[in-house]
Amino acid sequence: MNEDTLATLLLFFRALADETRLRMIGLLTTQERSVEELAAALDLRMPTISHHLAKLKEAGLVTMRREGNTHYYALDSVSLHARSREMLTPATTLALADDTSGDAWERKVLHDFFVGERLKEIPASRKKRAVILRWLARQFTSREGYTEAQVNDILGRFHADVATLRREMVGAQLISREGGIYHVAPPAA
Amino acid sequence: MNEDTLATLLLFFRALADETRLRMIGLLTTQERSVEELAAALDLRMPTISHHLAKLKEAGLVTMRREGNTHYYALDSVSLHARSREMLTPATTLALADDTSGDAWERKVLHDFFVGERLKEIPASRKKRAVILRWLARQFTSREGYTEAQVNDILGRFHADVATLRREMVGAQLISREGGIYHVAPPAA
DNA sequence: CATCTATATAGATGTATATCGAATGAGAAG
DNA sequence: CTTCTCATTCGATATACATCTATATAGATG
Repeated sequence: MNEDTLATLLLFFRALADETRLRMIGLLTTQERSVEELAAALDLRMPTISHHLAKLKEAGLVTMRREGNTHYYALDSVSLHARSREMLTPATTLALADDTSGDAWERKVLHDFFVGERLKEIPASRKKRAVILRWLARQFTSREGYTEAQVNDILGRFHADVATLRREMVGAQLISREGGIYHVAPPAA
Repeated sequence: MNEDTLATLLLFFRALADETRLRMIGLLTTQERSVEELAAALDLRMPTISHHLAKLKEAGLVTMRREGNTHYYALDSVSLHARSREMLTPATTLALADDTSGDAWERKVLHDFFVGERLKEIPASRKKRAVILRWLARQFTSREGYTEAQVNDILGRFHADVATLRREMVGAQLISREGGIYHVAPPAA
């Protein structure tokens, strides 16, 4: 779908997929540091540190402040926390696939009703509600079954009105209750 | 400090730092898929898909279910969401640096009082409280100054008792109020 | 302007890895 | 047992990139 989301995520994860850069983030967690300080702490040459800082900067993870010749780098912790929270929610990951997979409409429904990891609301339309309910059913992976408390716990991650969701899922025969234990129907593959 | 945290984060971010694997996650967001389906959707050979799935599995991002010869892969969304939330909080990133930087004690204090992105409590000890307050001061990067509401907003990300934090920071001369606007003291570099 | 200091850029090199075709494994079906 | 299907493992290749030395920029200082 959204080629832009993909590029942003790639930039973000690539910046973090390196041992040296993670160590740098560790050092920058407590305070800002100059290129020289980082080079000394990590036992690397300064050009190498510059190279890594450029990648972190490009990904929007650090900021720079000059003081004379010295460049002080600091974590952009607002961006860091906010983005790491939103990076892998359904709302985001849905945008990572093209529609060649044939389920374009379902993806759109899911995309429309998710805000981050949470459901905006339970769709009023029966067809759209079915899409959401099927997606929720896929979050129950155990063949062993779940107690009602466990069911509520999982559903609660996505919406406050767990009772409605649970009732609707039973009605749609996505889960069934027997002797106080809920079982998921085998995937319709 | 913790070599294990580093290895785990590296595994996680490396798994996500590839365009093809992000596209796979996009496809798996809606439903489980077989290796063949993924290969078709992404226009790649099956060995390539296997290779990528192995990496995602190693990082604990997907699970596998066999049905005859067919292997169905699904997102481990619990692990995905939980971990992406905790991955880059101060509590975690503090563990990424060795103590060669000379601020071992400060790091320990920060590590002790952070749970994820939140402060467990405001340290009673004056010295430890000073460490926390200095760290908080570094979250204010603008030279332009902040309104009281903005100060509360930033502090509120870390602890509920923003009034105490704000008062203590003024007392420690880390921020100062003039005409309703708060300014941060220049970093003690 | 000349010089010194802290970074950044360029170019070179070695290692890591994404991808493929070929070979191998492991259920299902005849 | 043989064959077929779906998947994984192996070996080869080509590209990406982390690191280095050498060179260039840019602010501070004489």
